[in-house]
Amino acid sequence: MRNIRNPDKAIAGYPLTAQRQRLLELIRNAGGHIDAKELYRRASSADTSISLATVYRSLRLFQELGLVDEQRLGWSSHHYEIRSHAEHQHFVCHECGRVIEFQTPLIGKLVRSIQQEQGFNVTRTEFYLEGQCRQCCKDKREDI
Amino acid sequence: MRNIRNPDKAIAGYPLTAQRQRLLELIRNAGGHIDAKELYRRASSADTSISLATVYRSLRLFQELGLVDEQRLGWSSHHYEIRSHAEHQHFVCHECGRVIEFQTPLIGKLVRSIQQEQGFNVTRTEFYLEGQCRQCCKDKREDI
DNA sequence: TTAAGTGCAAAGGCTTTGCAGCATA
DNA sequence: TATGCTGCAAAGCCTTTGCACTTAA
Repeated sequence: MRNIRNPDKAIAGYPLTAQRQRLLELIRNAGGHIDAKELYRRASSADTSISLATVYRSLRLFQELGLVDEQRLGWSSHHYEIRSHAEHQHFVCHECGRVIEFQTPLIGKLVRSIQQEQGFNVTRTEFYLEGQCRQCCKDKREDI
Repeated sequence: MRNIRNPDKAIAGYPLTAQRQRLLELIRNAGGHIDAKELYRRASSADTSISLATVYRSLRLFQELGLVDEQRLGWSSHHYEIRSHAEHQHFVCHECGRVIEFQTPLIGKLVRSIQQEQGFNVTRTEFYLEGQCRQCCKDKREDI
């Protein structure tokens, strides 16, 4: 498929091509987080001609438009998710590999207090945890 | 220089070769944080034959022995620092590029409360901030 | 016609690995 | 002699870039 645009639709002035539309959908449907390779794999199953370059270029565009957030959760590759209104943090489980989102109001408080104490102007906060999730902790206890 | 060991010294049973000794020293002297490439550059100035592979292999060994911590501060390359007893966090300044360490007792509290609330077993915490440091904020105000 | 998106292939940056040689025990 | 560290080169992985083609305005 080559550069087919949908003239009725656009994202922030940029044409919503078939490729971009599908990629956005796939990220939405991914639920949690998806990396470029997996996104490419899923997109390829519907359109075998899509290129990895387009995936990366689209991801970058989506980020610039604020549609998608890039997460670096300590893996080799970046993960992407639809930007949500609600601030949330991530927990990566080493056992089952799941990425669990959770909220804590304390993190905002913490950053504000550091900002004040240290005199920083904070423009980006990176906070995530790794370990075993509730379910995996439970499974382990039951194994014994 | 090829594989010259110092029989008097060892780190946790592993021979402290001249290369490892120099690399450890360089990381110590780096003060804050250093990446593999810069470490290699500095090591090369004293020993032109040292290889980047040795740098990476040594860094991995140091990590396994708990001598060095790997930091992923959102850059493309990892940064390394001597492991310190005191827990601390990192702030990366976008203006001057400096990595500033700071402490806050709240982060431990925060993690403990999340652990309890969510039922996670947390084995690793990643928390760092980006923005403008105190000095750069000040310089900017004075520019006006 | 012009500007922009795409696929393809190549290149880029960071890191790891295979291999032969050498040092130590 | 056996183990393991080293340098070198090659490969690996993730990501970006150059180029020619194609589409829409």
